[in-house]
Amino acid sequence: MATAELKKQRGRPSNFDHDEALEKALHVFWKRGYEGASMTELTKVLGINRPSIYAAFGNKEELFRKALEKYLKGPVAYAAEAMQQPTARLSMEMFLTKSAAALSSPGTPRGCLMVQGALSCGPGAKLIQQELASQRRYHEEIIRKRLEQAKTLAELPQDLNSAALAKYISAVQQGMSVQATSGASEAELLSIAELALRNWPEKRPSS
Amino acid sequence: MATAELKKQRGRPSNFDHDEALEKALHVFWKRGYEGASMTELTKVLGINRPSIYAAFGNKEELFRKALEKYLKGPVAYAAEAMQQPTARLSMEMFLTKSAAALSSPGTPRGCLMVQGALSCGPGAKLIQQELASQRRYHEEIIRKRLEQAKTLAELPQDLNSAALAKYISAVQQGMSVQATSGASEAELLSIAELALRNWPEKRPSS
DNA sequence: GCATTTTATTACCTTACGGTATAATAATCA
DNA sequence: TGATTATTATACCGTAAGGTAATAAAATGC
Repeated sequence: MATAELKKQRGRPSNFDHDEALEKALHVFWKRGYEGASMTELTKVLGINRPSIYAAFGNKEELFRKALEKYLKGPVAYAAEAMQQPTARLSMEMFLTKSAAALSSPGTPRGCLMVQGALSCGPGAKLIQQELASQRRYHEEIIRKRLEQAKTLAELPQDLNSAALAKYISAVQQGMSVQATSGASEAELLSIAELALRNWPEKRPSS
Repeated sequence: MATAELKKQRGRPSNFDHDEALEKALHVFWKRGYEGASMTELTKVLGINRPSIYAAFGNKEELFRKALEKYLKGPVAYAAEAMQQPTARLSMEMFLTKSAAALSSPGTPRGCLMVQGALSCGPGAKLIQQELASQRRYHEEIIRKRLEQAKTLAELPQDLNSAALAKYISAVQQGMSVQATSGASEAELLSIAELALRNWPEKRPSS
């Protein structure tokens, strides 16, 4: 896989970089939401004509899904990485701290695509809405699993409700997303994160 | 003001109740968001013809603003009421507890209009987006003031950062809104609220 | 009764939406 | 050079968006 396939392509060469275009599309969807992003704006930002976009990415929905994929693998990759910290406590700290930075990063739109991409919408965006909800659930789930793991390792008390705690952490992060959308600074988001973790459950001796 | 003005009106009488119609419009906006709610759907749900809606409420934006007003005075009135509890702690508890109930109430759309009404949007909804952000800030502000009040009454420590704590409480409630939108039950929302308040700042003797 | 006022109804306007047919262009293959 | 292939560019499609003109209908005032 390291040796690039250099077989010359047959037809007229593409004028744009596929990945760059997807990155730009991601930024538009991120800022506007799925419904709020029009194909006209997308063509202007990507600098690609409409038929070329459709040829390269399918339709608006597929373009969004591919942009979302890029989003999950890029700006949101820290979430899964955070779960690999040596303790659950550190994992949660890193998750919320990196969230604060990502949600207010100067080079990207504010907030979280999974939250503001299609929180409520018309009938035509229902599938996207479901996809985003599913992704939010997935991230809540990896948090829950990290907490469960900490329970088996006796880092956290056995009677801890890890599902509830994971929901709480997720909710805080999603609330931070809303705050970021309306302009909260990284420092403000960080102080939310800090307050959210003050009540970390102490380990009590099991039985 | 108690004696109803019964002066007969001159023209053809209205076929619909103004306030009922506004309530229905509120539910559509609440479920769909500002952009996701089409005038066509609104006419169908309200059971009123298009020109009658425009005559009664102005245009789509004004209709939304009036529906939002009704929302703030109705389903969200608990927020301001909660701030009148005898202690700040009780105020915050009541705020989040009532939020859990309101955000998952069976008779209304799930989630919060202030959050999902226009979190991200196209250029045409920018003013509504700003209005909703402003309302969220307002609610954060009444929380902050309640905390400040508790500081002057020595219920809370003098060095407490009430702005940060208010932001945290707001973020939790907004996160609960997101969770509610994707189907969280009242019990699940309540457990988020409970976890959020575990870390309530203890009073330390001042100076 | 008749004029007046207000609403309801029908039909329509302009604009923007997502999506495409068609043809021109630029490369490789033979 | 010519045939082939894939991507550009222009122009357009049908539909739905928000909003309105024009007219019919139902009440009051005289």
